[in-house]
Amino acid sequence: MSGRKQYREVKNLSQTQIEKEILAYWKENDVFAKSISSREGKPQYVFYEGPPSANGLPGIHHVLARGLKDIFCRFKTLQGYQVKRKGGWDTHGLPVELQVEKMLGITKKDIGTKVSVAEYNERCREEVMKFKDVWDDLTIKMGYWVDLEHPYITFKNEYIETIWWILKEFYQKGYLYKGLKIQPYSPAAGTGLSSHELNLPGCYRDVKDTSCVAQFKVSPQSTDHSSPLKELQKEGGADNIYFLAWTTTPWTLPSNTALAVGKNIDYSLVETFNPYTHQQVRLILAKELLGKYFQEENENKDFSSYQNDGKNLPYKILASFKGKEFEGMRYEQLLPFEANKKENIDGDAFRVVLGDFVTTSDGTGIVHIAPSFGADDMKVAAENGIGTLTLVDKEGKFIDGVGEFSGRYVKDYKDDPNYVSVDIDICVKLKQENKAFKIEKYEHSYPHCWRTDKPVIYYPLDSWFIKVTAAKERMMELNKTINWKPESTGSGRFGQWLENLVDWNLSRSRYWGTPLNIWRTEDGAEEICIGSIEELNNEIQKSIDAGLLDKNKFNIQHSSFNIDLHKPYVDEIILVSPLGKPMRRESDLIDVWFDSGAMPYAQWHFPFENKETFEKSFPADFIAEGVDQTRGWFYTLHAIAVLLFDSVAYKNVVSNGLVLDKNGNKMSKRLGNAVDPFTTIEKYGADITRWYLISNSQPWDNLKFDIEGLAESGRKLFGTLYNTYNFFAIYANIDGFTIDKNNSIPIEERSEIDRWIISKLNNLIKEVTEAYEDYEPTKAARAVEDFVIEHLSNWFVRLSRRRFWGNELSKDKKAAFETLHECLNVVAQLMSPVAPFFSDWLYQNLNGTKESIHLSYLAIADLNLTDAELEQRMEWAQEISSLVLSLRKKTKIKVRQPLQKILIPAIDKHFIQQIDQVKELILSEVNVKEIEYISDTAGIISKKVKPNFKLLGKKLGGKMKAATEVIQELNNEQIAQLEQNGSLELILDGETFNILLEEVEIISDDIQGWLVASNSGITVALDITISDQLRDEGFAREIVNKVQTERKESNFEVTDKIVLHVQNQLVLNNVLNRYKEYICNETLASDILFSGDISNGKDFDINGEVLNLFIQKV
RNA sequence: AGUCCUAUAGCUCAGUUGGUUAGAGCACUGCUCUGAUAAGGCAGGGGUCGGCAGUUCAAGUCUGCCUGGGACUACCA
Repeated sequence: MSGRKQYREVKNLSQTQIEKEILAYWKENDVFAKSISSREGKPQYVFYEGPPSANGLPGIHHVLARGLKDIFCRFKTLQGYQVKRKGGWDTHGLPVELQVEKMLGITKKDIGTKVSVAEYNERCREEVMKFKDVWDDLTIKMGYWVDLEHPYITFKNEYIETIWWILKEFYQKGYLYKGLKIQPYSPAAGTGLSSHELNLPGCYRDVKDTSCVAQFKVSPQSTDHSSPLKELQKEGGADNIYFLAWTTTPWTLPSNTALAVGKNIDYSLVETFNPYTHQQVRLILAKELLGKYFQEENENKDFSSYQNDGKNLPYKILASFKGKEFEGMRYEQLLPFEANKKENIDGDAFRVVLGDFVTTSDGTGIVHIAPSFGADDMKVAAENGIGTLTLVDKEGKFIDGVGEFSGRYVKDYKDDPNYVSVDIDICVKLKQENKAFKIEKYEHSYPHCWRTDKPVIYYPLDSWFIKVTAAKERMMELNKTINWKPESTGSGRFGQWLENLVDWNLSRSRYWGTPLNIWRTEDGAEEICIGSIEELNNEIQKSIDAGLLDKNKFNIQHSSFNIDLHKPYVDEIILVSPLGKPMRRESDLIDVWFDSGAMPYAQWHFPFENKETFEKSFPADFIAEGVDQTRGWFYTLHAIAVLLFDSVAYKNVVSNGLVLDKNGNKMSKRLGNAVDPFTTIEKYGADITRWYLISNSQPWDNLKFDIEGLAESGRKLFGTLYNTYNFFAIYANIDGFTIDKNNSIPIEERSEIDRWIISKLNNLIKEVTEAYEDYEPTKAARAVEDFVIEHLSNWFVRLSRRRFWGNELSKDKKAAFETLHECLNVVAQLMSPVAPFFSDWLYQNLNGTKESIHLSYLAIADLNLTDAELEQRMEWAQEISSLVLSLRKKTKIKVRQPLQKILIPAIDKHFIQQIDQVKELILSEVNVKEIEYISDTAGIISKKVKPNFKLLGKKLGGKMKAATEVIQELNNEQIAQLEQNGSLELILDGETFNILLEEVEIISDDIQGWLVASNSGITVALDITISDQLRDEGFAREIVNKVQTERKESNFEVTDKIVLHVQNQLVLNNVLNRYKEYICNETLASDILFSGDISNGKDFDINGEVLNLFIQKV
């Protein structure tokens, strides 16, 4: 063939090569920027990029998460929306700090001494962008389109300024407050721990602690008239009645200030012995928990039988009470010391209070309350006006005035080899003093400091909070308007979280982060919240004027940005209060999650700049991150938006699951099962990786990543598509066909199979568009895959091949080209969000253009071109073909052997009409001459009846089972009757029922004397008589096949002409002569030459006959 | 400990409002087709639908409990 090739032909598919080409093309033509600028003025689709942190390397799960983001942004662009995507970097926070500390070989304590804060933060600033290039590289190579050139960076002054503005808004609305909260605290590290730190893997550990059931003695003075124990105290003396309370932290017992009981819990007063002192005692504990401490057979046993061995305690239930009866009762302090004298405690301590958190699942049903060391304790004590006792200092040791325990560490915080457990010593003391009822080791899960490995304690710390609880209802309400994918994450996980909302603790005592913008006088009486740099500069000026700041150092021009808003510089700024007192900045930094949650505003430096841009891009239409962000970014975005603007921050959110290894284990560097995204992309290509990640399982399900699956995706979808395109290109080039949309053959004039695939294609457009719009990328990808492999390649192209082979560009051939082109073109569009490289390559090749597919507009489904009947009959054609092929297989008659006819039982005229329209396709597919429809008039068709369970089940109810049996055994006569009358009477258990024709399905499943196959209600019989003529035709086809195979093996071009040299053969000479024209046509032979002896021939087996043949290229 | 997700063939996954032979792809075996195919077709083996109860004429599907896997949350004394 001569002439320029219109369509590019490629010998071997190399996905990575394609991607390199396309990447270069995108870069050269600035296609990403164009995909935005070309949509100027169009409706916006707003996407927020959740900022990654560049201090670690990206993993394969980032390809999933970012691929997911990319899909919907590209899809919306295809639909004509303008989709701006600003990249971003999360730069503050603990991970960076730790990395720097490790690098410098220091700990937190050394900051400010061995290393200055300024230097430390400078290192953080560098370190946090350490892998930015690697991230950018991945972003580019995986084809994730996001603006890398103008990202928002959370450590920038502009970013911080917006955060300050938000905080000031909150401050002015009264949402910002300082309070004492019980927080996880690591005495060994000397620092409070964030919940994030507490949830680092391995922090919660099962440990064995000494647990203690302590006896709190009911105060003898508590004999007032209201006491429920009044009568008993009188009888047995008021001296030996105790509340039993259990704790796993005996060191908190000296700090006890109250006991809590459950209002509706049943309690018993039990008389028994103390197992250590063997004194007779009377104890109060939850009735339900008696079994934990006593054996039932010892109830009411003679007290004199007690062996003073602490075993088999005899006991007697004296009385029962409800918890609420105890409210307000007093008890004697368990461990009185100098430091915890009652006078030192605010409020009315050592009382019984009610607590709704009290349960009977553990302990005694009575909870020891140490307000300083437990959040619930603090809360319930505060509600009852009972103060705190903090007998432990920040180093984790008892303060002075706690007797023999003073100065001792409550846990072994110093790795002291001679450390003696305070818990045990306290228990021993209690035992001796008849104050302990049961001491034992108890295994439970307890948090540990991730850095020191030491147990965390809960400790009262000063903190700044955002009062998110004030907007709790509104947050829940607005959450209901958000479209969550999957839904359960929104209603379940996120919804539950909102229901149990507590105020957001903003404070972090770290160094590298956004400083809290509040300055206070030392006594806390005056304070100011700074909301902008301008305001700060004004205040600095006042302070300079007041002589508190050195004007040479702080003489700053208004609205200039030359102060670094980080520590230590902000802390050098001392402001002046209205009363003229110095105000210093509260030393805390804020939670880094606030940084990322503020990105909708801070990325635009709102409200200082870009007001309009911000307004157009809030709230987001779409965000996506891992499900682990539910309580992270998803929450902080939502909380800030609701508090600030009474709005959602995003309308649609997709939370993806984890990427696990092929065995379902979490990927980690430590286990060595992590998959490197670069290696994967290098080997298989980004498209195949993306396609696999999306099509293999729903993004919100966890994905078991198996490299074998990638290979399969590549082979199946991409291989098939590539071959389909190449097939098109080869023949289009041979015929010099060029697509011309203005001069194409109208669809209605195209052949049955063309109209069928066009119908399928339009339904596909509809389905895929809806799936993307519904944020169901997996459905979209699978639908495309199914269309390409099953319908386009395996049916349309396979059955249409012959149409592409003729000599000239006939009308039908042109239609075939146009149809195939259309299908490939649309498929490229539909797959382009997931596979942006290959689709662009395909699209450009198909259209002979240099215009990217990502600038094109998505085809819209034309439902006028869909035809359900056509699709139905094609399905039947496929079904019938499949049945015939299965019959051939049974009889071992190969497909190349033509057969005379197939029989199909059919009464329904519509069915016959339908099949007639696809008859030619069936006949050529199965190599049979004709189809004969037979009715049952001859009585050779046997039928079966299957009940329609849905209809009959409702009608018959309990009789359904019996009816099924009767119906399935109906004889031909009865069936005929049913068909004629439209109904039939059945007798079930003596009752008569009328079943209707539409309530059953009648299937013809056998034709007497024929070989039949049936499925899905269609039955086919095959005539297997091979006449002489059919046999000869079979020879001819066999010869053609052998010649074609030989041509192929000899590497002839598809268009090469040949001459066949044949050695005379008794049987086949006839065949060759009779079918000469057919054989020559098929094999592009100009002639068949016979001779008695050909020297260079080769023997071929033609259905048992040997043919010596030589193929000569001419 | 709580909340949520999840369990279907050796592997990866479908399975609509409950309706009767539980499907597909991969892998395996045999046969077959092919001038686009690292393909396709036909057939075969392979399932107690995690377990136990319950609702129902009917349960992979609905309900409860239990078990395994996972995520998140957590001071349960």
